[in-house]
Amino acid sequence: MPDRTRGPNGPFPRPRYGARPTMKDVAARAGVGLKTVSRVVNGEPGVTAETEHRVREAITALGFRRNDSARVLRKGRTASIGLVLEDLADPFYAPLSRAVEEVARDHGALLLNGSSAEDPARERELVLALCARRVDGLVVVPAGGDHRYLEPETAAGLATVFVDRPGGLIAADAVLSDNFGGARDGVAHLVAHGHRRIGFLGDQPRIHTATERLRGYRAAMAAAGLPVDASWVSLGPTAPDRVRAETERMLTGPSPVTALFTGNNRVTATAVRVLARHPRPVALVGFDDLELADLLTPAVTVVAQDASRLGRTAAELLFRRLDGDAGPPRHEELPTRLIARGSGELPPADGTSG
Amino acid sequence: MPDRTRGPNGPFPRPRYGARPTMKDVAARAGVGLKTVSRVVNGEPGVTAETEHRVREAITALGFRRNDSARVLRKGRTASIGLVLEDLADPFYAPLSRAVEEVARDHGALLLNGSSAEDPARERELVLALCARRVDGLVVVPAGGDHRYLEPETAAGLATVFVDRPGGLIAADAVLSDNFGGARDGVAHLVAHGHRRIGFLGDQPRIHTATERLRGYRAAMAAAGLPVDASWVSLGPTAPDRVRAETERMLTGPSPVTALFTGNNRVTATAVRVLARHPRPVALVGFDDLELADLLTPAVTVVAQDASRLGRTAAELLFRRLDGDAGPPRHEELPTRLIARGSGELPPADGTSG
DNA sequence: CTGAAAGCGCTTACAG
DNA sequence: CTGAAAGCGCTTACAG
Repeated sequence: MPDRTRGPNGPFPRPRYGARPTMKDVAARAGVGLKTVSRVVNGEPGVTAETEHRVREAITALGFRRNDSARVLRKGRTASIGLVLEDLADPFYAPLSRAVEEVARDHGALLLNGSSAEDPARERELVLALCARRVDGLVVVPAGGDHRYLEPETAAGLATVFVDRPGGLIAADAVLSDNFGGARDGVAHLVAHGHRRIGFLGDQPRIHTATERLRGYRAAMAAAGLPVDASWVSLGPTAPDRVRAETERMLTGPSPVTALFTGNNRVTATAVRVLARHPRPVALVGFDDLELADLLTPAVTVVAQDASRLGRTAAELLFRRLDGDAGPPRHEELPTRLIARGSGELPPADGTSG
Repeated sequence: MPDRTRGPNGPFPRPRYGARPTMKDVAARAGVGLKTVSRVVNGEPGVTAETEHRVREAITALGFRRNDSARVLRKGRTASIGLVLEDLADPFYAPLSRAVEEVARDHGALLLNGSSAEDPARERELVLALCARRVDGLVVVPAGGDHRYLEPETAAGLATVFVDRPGGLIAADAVLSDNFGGARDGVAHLVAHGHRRIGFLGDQPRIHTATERLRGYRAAMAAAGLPVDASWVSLGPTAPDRVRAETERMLTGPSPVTALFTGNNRVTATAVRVLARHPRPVALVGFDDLELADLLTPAVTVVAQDASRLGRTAAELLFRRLDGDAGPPRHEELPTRLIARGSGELPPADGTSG
């Protein structure tokens, strides 16, 4: 490794490689006290123009940059928040992240984030690592169902807002979409177009949104006086293989469905692929919007969530908490929007309904 | 605000609301020295089972969790890296982020990230804020073209790897896609299918990838001995309005194109929408793959980058640097892949070519 | 207007 | 096996 102790300026008080100048170095070079440097760096009043000038020169010459981790230690607050979600790369969560980031930025905070990969142990590990860094607050899309492990943290002042799904066994803020109502309306839409045998393909049953949407499906079917055959409902991992197999099963069984309601963006994408190769048309309404959904044939009818608004709402609530709002836990619910594009308006293909 | 000084256990040494127990508190409660607590917390050897047990009990009783910001201050390294890119929510960058996160996790590091929104000032501000937090390293998709502001940081030991685009005016690592070659091959593909009048719709010319891809377009046209009319080339913001207007202009001008090469995923999505309403078929090859591109009619032929691999490669290089690799700046180039799906194989519609 | 001392919560380097 | 002292780089609380 090269020795950078001596720069082109000779053996000047330039810190060795890997070290950085501190306020103490700046103070020494400018011939002032440490506190005066601190005042200049933080724009505090009470420094003459002349002194300030000397300090600024020393700062530039040494390439000084305040070490915020030291500052954090002393001030208590880190001006950073954590975001834990299922998968940063998922097209639903990516805009949510971006929205949280924007709100954090507006509040002068930095964002630490990570993916739980739908693994409760990994969620916990990540959340606790963020707590150890003393983030001021946390926005969490929970993977697990038990968040009592957060209690010592919240008791110590950590603010937490759950988003997309509520926290488990803990009284905490949550910002959710109207999963029940959205699914109910989407299924009712299929019913209104003449379908009586409608399949539901959802995510794993331990995920709150999956069961809420299933509840919406059942409510719509019940409201229409339609029976639900057990073979029409399938919850489980959203891996394409499983979804493909289940879709094919529902389309070809003894009591084949004429329409599908898919429980999230990943499921919809796979189902669309299966339907594209299927001999007869099958109606489809999907939860979550997809990019280019409007350009498919038929265009895909969806129950859209506003991922960005979910993130923004959660982050804003978090910062209200950090600003001292100590009211009881709040649950906010955002509306979904049915966007009819074609696939949800196809009539039953086999004439057995209506 | 409720007074939690006294818990259900009475006036026990439970820290006041907002405060947290420290190793000192644990040591006092367990009746041992501070260093012994540190040993237990960090799994260092040299503590009897009996002592360790007492310490662990105190930790649990107090809800102690090590404060990593204090640890960081003392150890020098923060075990965190920063990622600055254009837009966390962009379907191209989201998987890149996720890949960086995975590598960070493998190395026990946390990820701080933020979006520059293609604004050089914002990029700089974000990068310097991350430096102030003393991230150990930085992965940056640069928005600006001058990164000399990073010199004091790198001199002090900060590792930086640029990804997707090279840094400007600084000798630094970079991991890029073969933008030139990918675009050249994509355009050559259109030429091979009989097109002579091919439009190029790209991002802003100050973005490295935009000019590299344009260079590839020109190379392919030149290699085929085809002239390039100035009206066939358009670089600028990827806002849908501009792209729509430019696409329509190229399709309807005095010398209309029979094929389009689009410079990135956002441009492609907008162009596909315009072409869907256009009276005659127009061939299209887009840089970057799109979700559901295979299901459109025609399916969209693309030059795909591996965003995830870009992120992984950059992050791995970063950690090699952090592990002491002090070799000269490295530039890695990843291949692109032409995926023929239909839109790029359409023949010229007006019969003026070939 | 300016600065010396103490302290944030840990780890390092020693000493028993 | 155990612990007291010093120090990481700042800010706080005072004192001049």
